[in-house]
Amino acid sequence: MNFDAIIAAVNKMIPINQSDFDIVAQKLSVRHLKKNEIWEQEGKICQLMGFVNSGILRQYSLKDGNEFTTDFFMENEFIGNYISYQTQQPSQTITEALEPCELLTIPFHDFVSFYECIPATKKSAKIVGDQKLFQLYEKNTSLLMDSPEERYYKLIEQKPDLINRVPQYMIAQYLGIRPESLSRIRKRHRPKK
Amino acid sequence: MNFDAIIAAVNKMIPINQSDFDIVAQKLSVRHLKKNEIWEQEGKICQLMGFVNSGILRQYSLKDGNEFTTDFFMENEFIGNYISYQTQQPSQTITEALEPCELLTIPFHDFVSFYECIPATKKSAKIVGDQKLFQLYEKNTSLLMDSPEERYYKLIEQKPDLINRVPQYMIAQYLGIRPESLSRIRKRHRPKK
DNA sequence: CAAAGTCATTGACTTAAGTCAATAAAAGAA
DNA sequence: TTCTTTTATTGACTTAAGTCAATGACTTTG
Repeated sequence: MNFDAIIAAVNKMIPINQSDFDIVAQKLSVRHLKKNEIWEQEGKICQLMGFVNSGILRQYSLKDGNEFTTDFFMENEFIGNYISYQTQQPSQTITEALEPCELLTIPFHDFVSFYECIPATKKSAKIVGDQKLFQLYEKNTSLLMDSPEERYYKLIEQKPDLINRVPQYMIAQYLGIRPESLSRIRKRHRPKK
Repeated sequence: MNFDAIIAAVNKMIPINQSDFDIVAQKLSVRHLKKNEIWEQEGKICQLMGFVNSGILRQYSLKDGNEFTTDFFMENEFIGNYISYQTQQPSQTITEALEPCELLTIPFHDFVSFYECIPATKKSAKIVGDQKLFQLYEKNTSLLMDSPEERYYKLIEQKPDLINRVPQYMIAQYLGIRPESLSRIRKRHRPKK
């Protein structure tokens, strides 16, 4: 198992010493996903946290048979359905690999069990959670205040490579519009030949 | 100071004994707000948590001089800008009383200082935080998946009295539409005379 | 009480997203 | 490579929200 990326990601948040990391690492597993493979299914209680070593995933919900992408997870990001785990309620979302992925996973339960003896686990969980809260808050504000067009160009600024790695219709879902509308938004701003 | 409501609210989440509560209560202040009075101003770092004893407040942001209401807080709800406090960044939002309000307030800093010696403080903060996270997540999903009309009728179901206590144009802001559009949505579903 | 201000409704019109269908382009599989 | 599937674009049209302006209802307050 290659821990370089996750160690770097954790160290960006909080210094962690090798022996503490090794203890946690004993509970880590590797999971390889094929393209289009589903990692976590709707209707099940989510028990796993993950770290994306490579690849890209998305979370989406279904309504009347239509998909609504709510989030993307790329290399060096943490992934998990904390709400489902914390409430022990079935997940409303499906998490799917959009490319072949390598994840490091650990059961929430195991990770939480380190909170008291390895303070860095608890602190890093708090930092990641706060970041997610902040992102969610920002997205909410953007959905209220910005036009679809503004949301699209903000996304390009924030995650430029996302646009190139993910089908456009999923970006449209994420922005809350139809794929045809996103195509027309792009056309509007395309320099005329 | 009347602590009945806050004690009941805390006890719903987690049992708390009177002596622990009394210690925390020493740091509580009462704050009375007139209608339209601003509790927390945009651009300042938010240092206070609050509990609404009576009245109703809203949080809103400004963009190009237009208001966008992001949340309402009614009796027996906790209020505060955790993100601003945690990041020590200026608040992007304004919190304003929509009716005469009585708040119990406590500085985040003081409340956090009880985390180790009074575990109920930490646990209740976690529960409130998780509930807010869940609500934010739900609202986000609703903005993506539901029509303005559906969002309006969901809101009526979830907070029936909100509609009667708050100007309609603020409800429209909260739903992400113009007040004229909300008026027409209501008209569509009004039984014809 | 009258006057001023605020808020909701309505009408006429504009704008942009949604829908449906056809085609083109790109990606994957045999 | 060719065939198939998936995805993106475009056109024609519908629908609903946005905009602007006028009016009426309701509050507030001097």
